[in-house]
Amino acid sequence: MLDIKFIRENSDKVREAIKQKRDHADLDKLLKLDEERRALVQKADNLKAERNRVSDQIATLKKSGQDASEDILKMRDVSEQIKQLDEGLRSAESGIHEIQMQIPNIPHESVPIGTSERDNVLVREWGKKPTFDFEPRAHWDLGPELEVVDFERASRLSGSNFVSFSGAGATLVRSLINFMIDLHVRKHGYKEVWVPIILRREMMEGTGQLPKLEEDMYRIEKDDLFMIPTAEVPITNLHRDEIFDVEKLPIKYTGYTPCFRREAGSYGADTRGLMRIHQFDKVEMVKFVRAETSYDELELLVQNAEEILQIFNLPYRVMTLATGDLSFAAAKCYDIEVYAPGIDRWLEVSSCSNFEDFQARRMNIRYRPDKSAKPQFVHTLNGSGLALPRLLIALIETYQTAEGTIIIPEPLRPYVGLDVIK
RNA sequence: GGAGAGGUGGCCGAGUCGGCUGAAGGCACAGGUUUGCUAAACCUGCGUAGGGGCAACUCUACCGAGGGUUCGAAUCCCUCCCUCUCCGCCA
Repeated sequence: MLDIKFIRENSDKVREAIKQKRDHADLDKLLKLDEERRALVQKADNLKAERNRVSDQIATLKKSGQDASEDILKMRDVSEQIKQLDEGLRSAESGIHEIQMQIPNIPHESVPIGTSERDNVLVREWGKKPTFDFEPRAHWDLGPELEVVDFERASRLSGSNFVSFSGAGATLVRSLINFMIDLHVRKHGYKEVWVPIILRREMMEGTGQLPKLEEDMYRIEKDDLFMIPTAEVPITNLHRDEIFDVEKLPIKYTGYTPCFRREAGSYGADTRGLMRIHQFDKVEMVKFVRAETSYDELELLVQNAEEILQIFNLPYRVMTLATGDLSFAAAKCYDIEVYAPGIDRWLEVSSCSNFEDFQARRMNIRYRPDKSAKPQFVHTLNGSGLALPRLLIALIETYQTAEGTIIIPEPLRPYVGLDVIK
């Protein structure tokens, strides 16, 4: 959420951001309601001041045993007027809030302008694409053949685009989760958290998934609860309504959760195999930082995610998302795409975003820059570190052999307890 | 699921029969005085948001959230949320 004052004073910037993000929040209506609101506030406040004054008089009169019925009668009328003004105020305010919640964050000045993912800019590429002396195969053939990935049975349980892992496949999933969390905790200094994965609507609004993405989420209607699409939501909302001492920052969390996405409307492209499934595992990193440091922290965050791919020696590239591809709440975002040789594709395994104070304002998470300073909003960041299914694709397809077996990368072997899946 | 208790400022905590309580008191914090240093003591200040004024300042709202009663609500009524205790049920 953007500050209403900022919106008022920078309406051209906001208008531009809405356009760049290909959004359509009704800024003009917001500005009009805001003006209306301020006029109403003034009228109501004046009447309230009068009411307070006279009410005190009434109290004094009554205490001294005098008659106050004339004033009471007068105030009855004033109160009625106040009630009506307050009603108008309420409706203006709820209109403002509704639109305000729909206005996207403003892209950082370093973000490339563009309308779609084709305008994303390559930041760096790491590693070399592997070469094979045989035709590398797709994970959706290798996995089922080795009986470690099972699409058919999972679909029977839950429908298409659900998956089941078995044997070494299941072990590999569990091992990757542990491996990544251990790395972030032991080497990168994150604190591990374990959080609920079914949350109230408010939390989804806090991080900005709602109101835009309701169609993309699984919802438990009876309780009006949502299954999380990413651990970003519970972890960032952990500190709702809190004020941090500045020495506590930056706060860095990492956690594993399953994630649930309906992927409504995405049928057709890129849904085969493990590329886009409704339930998947992800290790997430979340940071709460001081405003001045958030862009440095973003760079560190991306590096922390990249390191996993480096350890597994998987080639990848880092992209800066263009304005049109940037998510609603983000000011800047890097995507990390790992190379999958079997299907010859770059696959997004991580999005690392700086939300500046956009989410913090919605969740009311602040810090005191100085002991005696006023609280101000923290900046929040998050990034996948990493999402499992596409990492698995890359591992399976990169480490496959001519015999159709899969070699376990050295660093994972202590976790998996195997050298090769055959 | 049933019964009860409670939710007040950064934290703890008091608020009588509704009326100088935006909220006593304490802690923490900031500035100052005293002091050989430290400690202690003392004084002053210290919530958030929104209006108006160049400014000193002033007005309004906020005591879990939202409604209601009333001239007037932290205090009374209703709904919801949360926390705690006991009982029931159950991994």
